[in-house]
Amino acid sequence: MPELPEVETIKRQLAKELVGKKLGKKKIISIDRRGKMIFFNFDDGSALVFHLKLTCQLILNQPPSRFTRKVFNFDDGSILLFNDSRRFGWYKIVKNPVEMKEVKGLGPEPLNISQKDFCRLFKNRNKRKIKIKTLLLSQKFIAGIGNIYADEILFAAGVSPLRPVSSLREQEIKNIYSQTQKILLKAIDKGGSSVENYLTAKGEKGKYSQLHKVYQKTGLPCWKCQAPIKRIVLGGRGTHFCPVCQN
DNA sequence: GTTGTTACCTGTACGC
DNA sequence: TGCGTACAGGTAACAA
Repeated sequence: MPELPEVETIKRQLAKELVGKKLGKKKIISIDRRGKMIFFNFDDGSALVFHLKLTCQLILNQPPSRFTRKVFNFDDGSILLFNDSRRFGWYKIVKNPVEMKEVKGLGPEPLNISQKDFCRLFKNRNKRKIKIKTLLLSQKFIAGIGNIYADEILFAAGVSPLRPVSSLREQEIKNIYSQTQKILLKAIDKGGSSVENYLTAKGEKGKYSQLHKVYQKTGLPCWKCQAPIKRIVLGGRGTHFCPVCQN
């Protein structure tokens, strides 16, 4: 399922191929990402916006599959497929993308925020009982982190997903910040994680899934201490962690 | 206002 | 072989 690193990978590939080309009478002047959404910005100020949700793919110049919901044809003959097996994803053309409610409700980008500001986000919520994993998944709190990377970040930081936010010490918050940076950048470098059917715009699989330490590793020995990785359901989501290393 | 739960949707894996 | 069922999860809507 595409999260920040997967969406960023797709965005970079699409930008390289499609910026400057025309879709209908509109020219694409840039392609951006915000949270898990991709924006094709047109020369008239409007934008074509995509949210890939769980199972969407944006694939360049390949034949349609049975999951192809839409084919975008560009002026130079390039073809972009919008594939989605579970029909959760969406795309729409908006006149003013900055004003979209989906954009206005987003928290800061995890790769564009300083450690100081990240810690401040937590201080604003220091009386809250909400669990750290639930908070990391909240797009209003911080944009782009999903179930895979929330589990991986908390493992790397040695923090239990069940910890109430109010119980976190400053050093632990700083650790979560630095692991978030490290893991997201590494995952982008690897082209994201291929779980289920994620593919890049070139139709390639992401390689970061080979580096997962806890996600979907239930029962396997912990990478650090050999204790079996535990799986629980938290907020309706599968949550994987090491009960020994993560406190 | 905050936090937790459910519905949406359908391919895949599994058991019988 | 074929059927039924559980499971996966981003987000919005709803409940507590």
